[in-house]
Amino acid sequence: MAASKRYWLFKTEPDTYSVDDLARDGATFWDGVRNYQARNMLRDDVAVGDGVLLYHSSTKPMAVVALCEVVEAGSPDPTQFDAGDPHYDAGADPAAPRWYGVRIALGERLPRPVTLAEIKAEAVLADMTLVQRGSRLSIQPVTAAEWRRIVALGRRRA
DNA sequence: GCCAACGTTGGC
DNA sequence: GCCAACGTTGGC
Repeated sequence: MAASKRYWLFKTEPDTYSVDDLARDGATFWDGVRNYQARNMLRDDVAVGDGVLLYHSSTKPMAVVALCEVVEAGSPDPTQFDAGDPHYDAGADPAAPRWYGVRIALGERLPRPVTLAEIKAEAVLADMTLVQRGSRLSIQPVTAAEWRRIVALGRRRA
């Protein structure tokens, strides 16, 4: 029996990779994550069919901008072995890769981006990792209820 | 641009 | 194994 669908939030700085880039690409391998906690989720927990909230950080406005879907589960991130890549890791061993990524496809852009300020104002969303003090994780689990609320907010008429 | 919070590194 | 120093993240 298949595990039930799970939900995630992926952070990205739009200057580096934005929803526009994803719209252009259709799907992309989510590489460059260099944090062990996030790595573990990408390698072990994120599964095909899971939902991903795409979040733009360090920009104005900071917001969840799109819904995505995982189309390929965790596999070694090739950039760790590429000396020319900014995410190159000299200590990574091809026989035992250190960093992983997944492939995601754009599902839908939210008609109305759900801003960080809006998320903070929602009691239902108060437990999201995103709004915890000092939280810097770029890959975060999201509950089904949180997902539903974000989707509802993002589709609501202005 | 600032700086608090965090994760990692390295000396001991 | 501790912990200070450092580099990075990311909201403000």
